[in-house]
Amino acid sequence: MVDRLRQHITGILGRAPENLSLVLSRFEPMRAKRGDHLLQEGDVCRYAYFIVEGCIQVYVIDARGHESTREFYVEDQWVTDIFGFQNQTPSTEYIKCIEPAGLLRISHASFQEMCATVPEFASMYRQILEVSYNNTVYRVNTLTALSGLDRLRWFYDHKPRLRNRLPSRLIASYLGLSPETVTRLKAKL
Amino acid sequence: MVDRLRQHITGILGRAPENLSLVLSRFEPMRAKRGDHLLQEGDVCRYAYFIVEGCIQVYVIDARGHESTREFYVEDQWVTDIFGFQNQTPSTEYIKCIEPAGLLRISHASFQEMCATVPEFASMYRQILEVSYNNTVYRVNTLTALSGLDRLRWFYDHKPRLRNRLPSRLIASYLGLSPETVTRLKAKL
DNA sequence: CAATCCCGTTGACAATTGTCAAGGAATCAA
DNA sequence: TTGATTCCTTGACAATTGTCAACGGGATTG
Repeated sequence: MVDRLRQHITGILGRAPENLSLVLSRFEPMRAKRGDHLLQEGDVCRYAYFIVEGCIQVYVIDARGHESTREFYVEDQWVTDIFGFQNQTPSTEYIKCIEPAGLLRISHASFQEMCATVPEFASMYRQILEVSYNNTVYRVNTLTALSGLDRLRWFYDHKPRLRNRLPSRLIASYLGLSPETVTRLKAKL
Repeated sequence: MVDRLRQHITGILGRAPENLSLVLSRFEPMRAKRGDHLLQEGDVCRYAYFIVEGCIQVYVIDARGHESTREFYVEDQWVTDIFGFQNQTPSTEYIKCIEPAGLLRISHASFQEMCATVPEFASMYRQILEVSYNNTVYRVNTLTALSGLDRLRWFYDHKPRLRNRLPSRLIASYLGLSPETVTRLKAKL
């Protein structure tokens, strides 16, 4: 699994950093089953996860007990509760595997150490932060500016792989719609 | 105006960095009138702005020509199109003054230079990025998980200052509701 | 001061979306 | 295979929200 992370890091930085093997040594491989939680609301996020294989859902539970999905993450992406991870404070979100997953996880202490001692690692982290922030900004704008139908169109156009990979129910929870509404909107396309 | 930025930086870092005066020298004071745009869709964002005084709206325009507000920023906050600023790519958003404003702006080149040569500046930027990302994540979750009424409650509870500072029309555009709907929801509180 | 404009409000109505219930297809385990 | 479960779909109905139009107050301008 570490090979995939090596290629990921090299790809982002454009070259392999000197201390790459040191960085890689701080990651611990793990497997998770479908339905396993990596984090629950109220818990402190101890790890950041690099996804080698599988699909991860980040969501909250609303007042009526329904899941509301903030984001899905797949191969070659990172997932964690960034703010809670950095500040070691309780999370407001759940992180769950919706497919069997192969992951590489790094602890808070190791992450801090790598940021402080390997400049390329800090640089990579910054880039990932910027891209993640940008994606989330974009998501806010689609949620407030687009109708349900246009949000579904947007999802199909911009996330074709997830479309085939996710059950309709989860797509609905990502778009802020009920499963029934998504069924009906699909008929209009 | 620079004094306010000095205190802001010192406050975030817990102490004044050695090169503080160098950092401050890279900021250029400016004033903007109500209605002035700092950035328009399609333009490349040349500056990051620190707000000394005033209120800034970041928004997009939807298919029907309506403004849809992503965020408001006020005194002691930073505003820019982060991704476009860092990558010097065209923006999808508008940035507009909704009050007369006093600003300190830093160019892309100076920002890069400060990040590279003043570690405290890079650290501060990272912290701001993390907090901004976290706020935006929170915003996605309120938009998808809460009803219109609960979003209005949330806004009143969490943004009491903005409540008194913003016209109702702009609050509506922030919550993803029509002005009429906000009027009616207000009557329920 | 009067005229104008912007904004918030209200009403009537339409469109969108959610909820509840039921049925059927697909999946999974025994 | 059988039974159980989950998920998608559909229908009926209710709730929410948007649109359009009109009214009136408050601010601004001439």
